[in-house]
Amino acid sequence: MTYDFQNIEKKWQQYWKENNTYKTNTDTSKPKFYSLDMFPYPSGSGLHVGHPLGYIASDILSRFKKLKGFNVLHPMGFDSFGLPAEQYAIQTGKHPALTTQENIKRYKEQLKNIGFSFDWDKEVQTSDPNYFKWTQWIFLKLFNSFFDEEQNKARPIDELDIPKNLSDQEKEAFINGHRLVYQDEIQVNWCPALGTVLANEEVTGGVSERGGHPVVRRPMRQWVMRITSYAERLISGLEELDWPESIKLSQKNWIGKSHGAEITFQEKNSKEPITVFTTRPDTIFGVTYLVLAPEHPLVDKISTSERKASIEAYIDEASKKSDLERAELDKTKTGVFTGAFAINPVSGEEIQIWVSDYVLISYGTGAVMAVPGGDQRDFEFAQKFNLEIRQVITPDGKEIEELNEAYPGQGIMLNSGAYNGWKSEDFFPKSIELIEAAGAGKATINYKLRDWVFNRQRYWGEPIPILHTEDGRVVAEDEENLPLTLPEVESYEPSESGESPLARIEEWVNIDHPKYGKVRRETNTMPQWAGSCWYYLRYLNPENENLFADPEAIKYWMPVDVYIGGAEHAVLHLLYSRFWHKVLFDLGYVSTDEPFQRLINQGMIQGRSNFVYRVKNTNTFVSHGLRKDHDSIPMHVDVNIVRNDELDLEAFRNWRSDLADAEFILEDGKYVCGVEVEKMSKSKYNVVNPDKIIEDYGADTLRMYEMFLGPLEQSKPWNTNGIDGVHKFLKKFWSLFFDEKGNLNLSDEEPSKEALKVVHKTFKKVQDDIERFSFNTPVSEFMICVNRLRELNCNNRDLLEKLVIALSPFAPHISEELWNKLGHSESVTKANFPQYEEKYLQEDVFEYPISINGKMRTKISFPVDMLQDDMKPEILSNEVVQKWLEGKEPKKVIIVPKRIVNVVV
RNA sequence: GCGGAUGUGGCGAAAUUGGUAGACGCACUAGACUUAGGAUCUAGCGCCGCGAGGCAUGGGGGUUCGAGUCCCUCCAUCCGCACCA
Repeated sequence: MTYDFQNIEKKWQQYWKENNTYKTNTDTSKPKFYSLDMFPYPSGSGLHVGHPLGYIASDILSRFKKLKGFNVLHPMGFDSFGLPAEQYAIQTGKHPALTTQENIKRYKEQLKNIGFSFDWDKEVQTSDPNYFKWTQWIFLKLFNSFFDEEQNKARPIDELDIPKNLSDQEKEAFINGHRLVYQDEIQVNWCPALGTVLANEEVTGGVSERGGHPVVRRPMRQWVMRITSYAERLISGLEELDWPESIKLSQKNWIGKSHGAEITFQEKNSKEPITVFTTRPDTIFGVTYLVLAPEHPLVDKISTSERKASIEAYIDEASKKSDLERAELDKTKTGVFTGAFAINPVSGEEIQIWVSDYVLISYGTGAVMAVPGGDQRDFEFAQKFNLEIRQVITPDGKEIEELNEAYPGQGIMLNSGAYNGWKSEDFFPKSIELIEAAGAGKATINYKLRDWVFNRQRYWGEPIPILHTEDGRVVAEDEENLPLTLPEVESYEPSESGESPLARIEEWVNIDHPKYGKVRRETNTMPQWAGSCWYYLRYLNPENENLFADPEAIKYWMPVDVYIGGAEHAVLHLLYSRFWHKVLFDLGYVSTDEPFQRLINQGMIQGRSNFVYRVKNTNTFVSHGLRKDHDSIPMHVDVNIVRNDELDLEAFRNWRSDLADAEFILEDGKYVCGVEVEKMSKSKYNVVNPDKIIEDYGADTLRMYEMFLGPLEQSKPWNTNGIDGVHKFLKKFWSLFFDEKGNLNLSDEEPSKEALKVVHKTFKKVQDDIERFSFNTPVSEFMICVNRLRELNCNNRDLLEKLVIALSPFAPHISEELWNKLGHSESVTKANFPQYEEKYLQEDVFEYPISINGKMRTKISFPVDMLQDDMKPEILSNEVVQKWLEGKEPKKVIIVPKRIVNVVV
């Protein structure tokens, strides 16, 4: 009886669906396990073979935990708001909701073919009004909260202490100035090509992360989330999480905490205070000038009249530069002198004030005290403009002659008045004392993290549920009016002024509100990240109409035990959702401070491209090994017509019409293709579709092979070449159960000791491996086990039955079929994972490797009960060892029980 | 520049606390069986050497009875961040 995977898989997928096999059990007496995947954005091109890698791992883990007696929550959903569907709508006029639904349908089919144990009753889609109702609701919670610095947590805005004697307008402004979501006129990353504002996180190297379009800076009215209030907690919260160190570090670096001091200098004429941030107050005596960012508000006030023109020209030039250009031009420093002077509050010295774009308005105070002797940037600037470079810290307290670069390290003070000869580490706290004594500042902590620009001028996103009243107030839409849904629009294009397409829909924007009268709706929508900030909470209770999730369910299921997804979300999604979660925690809506206890980053699956080599100006193709003999150009060839790097010539001729008459120069009768690892993409013809693999080999083979490919965390190229090995394993496994005629051929006789040992060892290994998130080694373990059982001719019913259970997380379809054939009426998912027994793993005799002076020499067998730590050299009386020792008395015998004996002579 | 990760046969990889390096699989070689296959089975397969044996985990050094694993140093590749004061 052959292993008919196609019918078996179809049959069981049907069975699971009909019997609700994967319905989440909420029996709260059992321990819970919440296994979460990063849900996909349903793109138009469907899944390729790399996408399900993490899902397969989490599915194995979920199924394993279920067999171990846990209630498992293993949901799936779709991050269905986003740019590609909107771009497509702009091009075709097709409503993004339709495109999205079609894509989701395709994704679900593909996912179902792989045999995941997702509970589809828990599915969420972020663009579903029943879902984004609660995204809007959470937005309003943030809008109606403020951050209490003293208690270090968010609180309802009605509890905010409002200063007395404020006019109504001032009161309003005060409250708005404390909300966790607020409006601000700020410099934003405007992307003309996408027609929207992007978060700093979405801009890399001056271009948009998606699409690589140029981004410029421009002031606009924006909705902003006060994530900076949580900077400290977002750092400290990382400590208790089982996350990869690299991700924790990325988040820490992103938040960018630095200890230092704020120091206020005074401008000489206007007496304007200029506050700078520095991490090195100990270099206060080395300050030889100040620098303001071009956007700094004081630039205009303090610059002298004769310098105004050149300064304005400089500022104008700087503002035209995009971040990209600023970064590109980083080689030489530019700047202008304002003509103004400042007084060093500690030394009393008078120093020049300059403007330069190497100082960023967005970090610290937008002004720096320049210490050219201790900071490389200041050094370069001072060199270029002939400003004084004063050494205040050197390794030995003596001036370095011929200073070619700044000395940023620690050392001994010099040129610092009364403090010469101090160690810089000791002077650091003293310098802060001096600054405080001068009433010019204090020690502070500064963060790189900036508040999160939380809106996009786009159609396909959650509408922001805010109303602008006629008298200029900004008020929240009533909760009972949520969800606020998207109106139909004629055009999905954003307007040139940067307003969203919603702004054109008059009847949607201008409404007569029962509570606030004539109001104008906010026309911005939320950014792509909004929906994914909290989806893991909605999974607990997606049907709930009264709350985003049931508090009891939250208490039971949270936190997420294992969250598997790509490392590309290290700082974006994972920081935002932690922020929202902490706000919800402060407001009492969730039971944990952190959402994701354990995080695992699966590696990327790269493509493995194949190449053919066309001899120039011909339709002849030369095999890889012979290409040097000809003048040839490489050409991508579809990996689906290549097997083990050998080209299928017929298929190649049929691939494209222009290749129908292709000729080949073969080596050893074969056409061998070249290979290169690249990103998987259509244009490189290296996309491998899981549907095709499933058709040829089955979902069980796909699942096991994806795991077998290598460690989950590691990035690796997809290579279909090795898949036969895994497929062969499943065939062998299948054949263990049947005789030649296809009848079940099992015995109830006592299995051999050897068979018991092999199988129980497999149970132990597989269990231990899964628990340490190693999914590739169990596959090997199963292979060893099955090969061994075949050698031993073992067909013991009990052992094989248990093996079916152990294999079921990896290969659920074949396991169900065999389980059923073994006479069980219930699904194998209801079974218990087989417990290994120590007694079968023990050996009677242990074959010890003996090494002499660290070199492996021979082996010797001991009864297991002799294996003690205090084994004496006498045991080496064995002839074999004596021969190696040449009769010498060993000096020392080192015995590692169950491992090795090392003899030192 | 700063930070992180990785480096083991022809290839993907194993080696959980330092203890027989290369398990398992692919590819390859030889053989068996044939209803001639993209099937199945058996054996071989790190390198040098006829052999005993020697050499091998990116290079060099160290600790140890013993190092892929720990320490120092250099090199290569990949991935983040990047005028953050």
